[in-house]
Amino acid sequence: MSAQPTEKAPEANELQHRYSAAYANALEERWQASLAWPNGEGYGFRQPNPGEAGFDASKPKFYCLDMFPYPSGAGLHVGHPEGYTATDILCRYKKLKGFNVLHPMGWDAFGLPAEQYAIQTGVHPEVTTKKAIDNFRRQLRRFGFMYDWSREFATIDPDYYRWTQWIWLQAYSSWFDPAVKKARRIAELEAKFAREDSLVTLDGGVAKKWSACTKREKQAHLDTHRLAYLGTQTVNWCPKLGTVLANEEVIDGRSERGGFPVLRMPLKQWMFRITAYADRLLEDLAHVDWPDMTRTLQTEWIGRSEGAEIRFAVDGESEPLIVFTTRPDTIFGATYMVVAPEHPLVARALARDAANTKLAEYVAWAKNRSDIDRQASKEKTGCATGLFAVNPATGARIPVWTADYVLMGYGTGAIMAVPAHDERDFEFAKAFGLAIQQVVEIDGSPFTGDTATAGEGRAVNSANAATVSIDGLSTADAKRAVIAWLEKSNLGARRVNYRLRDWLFSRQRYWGEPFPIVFDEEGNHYPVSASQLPVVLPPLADYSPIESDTPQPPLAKAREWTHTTAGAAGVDPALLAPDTPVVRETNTMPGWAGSCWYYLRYSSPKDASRFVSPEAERYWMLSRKKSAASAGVPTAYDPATCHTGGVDLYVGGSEHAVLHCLYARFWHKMLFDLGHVSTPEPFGKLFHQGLITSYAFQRADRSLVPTDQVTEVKEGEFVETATGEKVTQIVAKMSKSLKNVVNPDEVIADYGADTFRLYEMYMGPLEASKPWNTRDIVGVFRFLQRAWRLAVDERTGELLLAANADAKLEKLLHRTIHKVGDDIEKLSFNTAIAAMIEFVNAATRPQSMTDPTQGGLTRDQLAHFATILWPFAPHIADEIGAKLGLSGTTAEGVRISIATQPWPAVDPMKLVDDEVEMPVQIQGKIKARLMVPAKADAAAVEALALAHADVVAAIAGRPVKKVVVVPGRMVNIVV
RNA sequence: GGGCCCGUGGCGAAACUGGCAGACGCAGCGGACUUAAAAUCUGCGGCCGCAAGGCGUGUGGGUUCGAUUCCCACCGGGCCCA
Repeated sequence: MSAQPTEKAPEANELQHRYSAAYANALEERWQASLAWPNGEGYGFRQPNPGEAGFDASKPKFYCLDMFPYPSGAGLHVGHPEGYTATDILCRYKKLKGFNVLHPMGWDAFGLPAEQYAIQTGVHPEVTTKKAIDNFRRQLRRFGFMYDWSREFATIDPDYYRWTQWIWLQAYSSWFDPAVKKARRIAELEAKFAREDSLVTLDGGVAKKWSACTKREKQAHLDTHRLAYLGTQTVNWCPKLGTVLANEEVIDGRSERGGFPVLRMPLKQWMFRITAYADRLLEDLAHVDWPDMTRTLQTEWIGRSEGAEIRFAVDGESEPLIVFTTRPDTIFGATYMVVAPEHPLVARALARDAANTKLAEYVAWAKNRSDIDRQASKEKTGCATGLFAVNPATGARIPVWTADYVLMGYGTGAIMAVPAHDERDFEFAKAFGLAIQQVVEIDGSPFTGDTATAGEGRAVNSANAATVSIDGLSTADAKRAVIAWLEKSNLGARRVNYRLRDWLFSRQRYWGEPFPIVFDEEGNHYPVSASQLPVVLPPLADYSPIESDTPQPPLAKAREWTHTTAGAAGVDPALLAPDTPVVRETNTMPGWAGSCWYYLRYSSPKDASRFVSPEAERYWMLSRKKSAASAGVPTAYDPATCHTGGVDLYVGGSEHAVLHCLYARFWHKMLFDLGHVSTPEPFGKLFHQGLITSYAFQRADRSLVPTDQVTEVKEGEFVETATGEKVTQIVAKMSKSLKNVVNPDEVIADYGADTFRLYEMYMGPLEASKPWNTRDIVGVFRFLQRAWRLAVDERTGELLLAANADAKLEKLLHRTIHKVGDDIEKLSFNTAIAAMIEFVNAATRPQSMTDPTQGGLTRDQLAHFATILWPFAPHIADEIGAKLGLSGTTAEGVRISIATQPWPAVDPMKLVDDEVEMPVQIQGKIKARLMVPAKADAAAVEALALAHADVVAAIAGRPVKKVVVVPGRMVNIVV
């Protein structure tokens, strides 16, 4: 028996408190459990609303929102926690800065993948979706994100979609009044018609006095004004798949999946009149704090263009052919017309000349081509209709053609072709031998007849004494002159056109919100009363689509549910007698619906009587302009002192920049007009985090090789394992097929959540796309280890503290606090972390940890450092905080964390130096370095520089021409 | 085809408003500690050159006392629209 084992034992235990992966995981899980709310809501901040217990009205508010995830069965991707970590850091920081912080999380849970899974397995999507949600929630909590989980909800919760349906009913019951550019209740329109006994134009073109209309006619006319209305749209119906396909899913008239025939057919569907809001959606983009790129995208998507509508008489036709053009000044150059194959004029041409088989064949062929195919193909196709129109300016008879490069959905589905000045018209004219007439002369690009000249210039060959003459006018003046003439002669008018179409809101799907609407036997529609919502989605035995020549949504299978009575469906008895048999709408709402207003519901997610509580909505959504003189909480929107409002910071991927953000803005503006919300915009500030990519490998022929089939033979050199062929490392999206997907659960197991958070924030700027590199993670892990070792004795777990503050370190700490705070506000987390690493390195080095009872920092210094680290790596910070008495459980049993601490104050005196080093350049090259007092003026610095021995030597007696002194920066001497 | 964005060491990146290019991290090389290794601490590190020095932010030009930063053209990559 020797003494050796007992000597060895303490050595083995020596590093019991080393910050290892296991130690990190254990302490993180302990903090997540001990800070959990007692009612099972989990680790997080509960932020009370105004009027609730614990609400502090003296604090400013900060509403920070992440785009909520679609919970897929695969679990979280490393891309999700990128934005979520960023907002968690910012929200924790704001909390320390004394804000009331709203930071909620929820689930965007209706959608296709769950439905497709249900088709395969027969399991109700609700079951699989809820399972996926539970997994996502578990993963998000493990990251230590301090969401207010008491506000969590999913878009599939009937308590939530009840109000989605309610908002849709608001749109259904409203119209857009162009006189005030606002939505108003349809009842007001009805009252207006009745009061003024207006002359209304009914379907079919008959005009009637309101009082002379039947009830049906009145209803039908009101229906044409609703913001949510039944409209007819051409869809891609695939009978075999039993579903409507998006344009991208159709290739050459067949379904991309399966290659089944696709029919383009008109279908009556619910639409949103978003085009009514085009101008307001455009104008308000100027007032939101959004990335320029996103605003540009939305502007282009709306696609406002100013021009004219021109009516061309057609030989033998009573109705004129109406075109929209942005270049009315080129009317003298219009040598032919083109109409879309779907244009009614084509049908009439065929009716008139049944022998024109060429035209019939062309139309049949073109109709089934998707819009994308039609625009992508370079080759121009078309066919003359045999009709002729009259150019109202020249009086010339010009042929009317049909071609698939003209789309029925844009403008009027017809164009006047000016081949000399439009590229596509030019190619078409060349292909079919049509006349080309120059009418604009552009400086610097003379018209040669070889190519179209498309810019602005001066009108030529554009005079007709009998009609209008614009020769010599600039394009802008010529446009005005032509429009004035068109209006005077009743041939057309100034017109604004949009690329934006009304929003098709019906889907032939199961897993979505049902529409709260029913149809009687004549096909008239009636809303379900708001008090009878929600219309709950019925379960089905079989979720597969119905094979049919006419679109049949899966809900049509729920016959007992669809065939009911007005009373059972909840229709107001004043509208329809309760025993009337009715059929429910079987289409459902698209995936966008739930995400159009979720940010509002978070303000008061439990309100059972309203879609939001007005006080809560006002508190969280309304904000003063920074420039506003008045302070305090605003009680109503006032454009003079409030900004367009909405969420203070909305973070999410740029893939949602156009559609989601545009649709939500549209709903929000509608709700604003109707008085349901207090701000004109939903998202005051928007930020897009960059994509996290991964490495992948490429053969010489640019084909990709899965990561697990590649071996690194030496530093930066890779070969395909099977063949030994050299492959190059490239950056690619993470994908299952490339085997380069990173699983967050595994990274946490290897390093802990704090390291994961730090790594994702340290990779680079938040907005940049950047490659995941597992090898780099250890860098930030070592930083946390070093920080831990700086504070804690690894053998005992006891604090290590310095008795006296090192003056240089104290100064550096203040600079670090200052920089970290600044950088967090700029969302520049990578540089904030770099600053903290520098601080820890500086605090570690002078000590070299030779005296195990002494730390590098005093108690105060360590407390301040733990506080600034807390937003980034909250668990380790709270663990250190507990040893300092900042966090943990108080003697009274109250759980506290660094969350209750203030952000450390910075002493401005510690941010400035007495002396600064300044480089001295001669002809822009550094020749000497100079220590000068920080407050030295330019003349003194110049004198010091010119006296410096190295400078004198470098000048070598040449005459000094000029000396530039930038105080505190550098000196440049020109000789 | 049009529009927008981006090109900085072997890699991820930093650099305020035109003012010391490469902070910080990874990888690499060396030293200390150790019987050894790991861990830790510590040093070096754009390129060429023994050095003095020269050259360097995709390429070529321009503006400026001074350019990664501003302007023009080109090359390469990405995104959006067509």
